[in-house]
Amino acid sequence: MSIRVRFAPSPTGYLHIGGARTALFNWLYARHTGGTFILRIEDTDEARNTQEAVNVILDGLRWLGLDWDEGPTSSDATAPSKGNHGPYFQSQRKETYAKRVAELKTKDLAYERDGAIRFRMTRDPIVIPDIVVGDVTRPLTDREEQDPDFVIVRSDGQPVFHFVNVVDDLEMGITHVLRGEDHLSNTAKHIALFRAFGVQPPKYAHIPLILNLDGSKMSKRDRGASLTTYTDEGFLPQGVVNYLALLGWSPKNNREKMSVQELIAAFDLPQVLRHNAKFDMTKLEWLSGEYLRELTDDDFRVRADAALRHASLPLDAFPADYVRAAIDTCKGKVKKFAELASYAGFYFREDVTIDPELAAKEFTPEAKARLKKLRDTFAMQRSFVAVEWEKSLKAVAGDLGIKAGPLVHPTRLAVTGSSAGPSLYQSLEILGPEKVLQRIDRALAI
RNA sequence: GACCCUAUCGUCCAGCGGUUUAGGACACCGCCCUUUCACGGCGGUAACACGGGUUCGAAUCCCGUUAGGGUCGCCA
Repeated sequence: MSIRVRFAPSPTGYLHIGGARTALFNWLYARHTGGTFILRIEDTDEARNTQEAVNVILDGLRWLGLDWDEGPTSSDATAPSKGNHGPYFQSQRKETYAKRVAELKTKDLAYERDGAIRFRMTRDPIVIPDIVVGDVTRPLTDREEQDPDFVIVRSDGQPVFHFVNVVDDLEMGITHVLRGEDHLSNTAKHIALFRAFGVQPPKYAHIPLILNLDGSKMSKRDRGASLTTYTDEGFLPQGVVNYLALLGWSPKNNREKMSVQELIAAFDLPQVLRHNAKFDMTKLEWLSGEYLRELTDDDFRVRADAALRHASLPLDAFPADYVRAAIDTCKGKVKKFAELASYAGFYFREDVTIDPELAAKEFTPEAKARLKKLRDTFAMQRSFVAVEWEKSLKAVAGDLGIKAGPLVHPTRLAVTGSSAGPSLYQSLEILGPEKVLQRIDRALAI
């Protein structure tokens, strides 16, 4: 039997990183087994669901490269969808739920109380066979002991999550439910519901949660909790995918950097870990940076251009050649595109602002004297390609009897306003003599 | 509070009874390379939560304690 898995997010307005990881695991499992990956939108809470919110999910999955075999084709719940188990928006499946409620009522497994419809929950402990954790026995809790039956349709007529989730998994022929461990305890309810419908429940695999570095739950406000963090800051999707795959799953051979194809080939449920993982942004940045370094020159240019414009740098005020040459000096130097504005901004700004503390440290009277001498040598230069700038600087260093370093540092600070940046000589070539001399003069006047 | 899950370097993972002076990666610290940064190379600091068992032998199996997480809604 072919494997059918699903990602069933609720459109809350953002895609949680844990949700993205759940989607990834489902997707990898489907691709690994040749199964079907289904996207279902759980928009039962009509008040807070908007097309905007649905788009956040669709765009997020597309950015990650997680394509779905069945599901919506757009954020419009009424638009045609892909696959023959639709509709894939719960808001469009009301008749199905009504039919299933009636079925339970007929079997006397559901009844009305206080305007709501309740399910007759079994009083016996339920064993949840979980692929990741093993068999988990879930008895009723103290509270449930008082009143084990739970609401499946609210008094306002809206069916609740536990019910629609089970009905849809049943109707859509879901074979494996891979979801966050936060659903483990509730799975007893789901299993009871499946049995009430007279069918075998799907196989369950509850995957461990992603927590903050301090062990707390990652909530909307935490940096990195929303996928937009990564799209906005210019991470590379393959880096995010690679990192996410390694949280709660392991290829067991100490591999770190793996392509999507390698992940698909290696991914399987037995290697899913059982304990929660803490989210380490630093490692993600490293991994994403690895992929960024491998970008083709053209790909890098396009993305860098967009990132710099996004940071409001006036690229259009410069010749295309200039912009391109400036961007090229940054290749392989940054880990994410959001760093580019501060790294290469000096190419596109009229003035460089120099941190007073750095200036005080770097522009000592002695350094200024050297810088002045260098400035005068620069002024006599005839050619302004990188090697000529280098020759001049080294010649001055030679005259002064010092190494290039003590001359490079103040020059870089004067010209770029930063102590780190692209190759100095390249930068000087791109900036051109006019700006270089002007900026050195300004620094000398500090 | 009750129930459930989990527990190896700061973090992510390897380890699934002896081959382990516990391995890799990120981070951190040195050194080298180098015009800065980054990259790369070399080296280093750093962990089996605790207590009982089982066994000739335990990071690995069992029990307890502790800690963390989850669930107990007419939220999803």
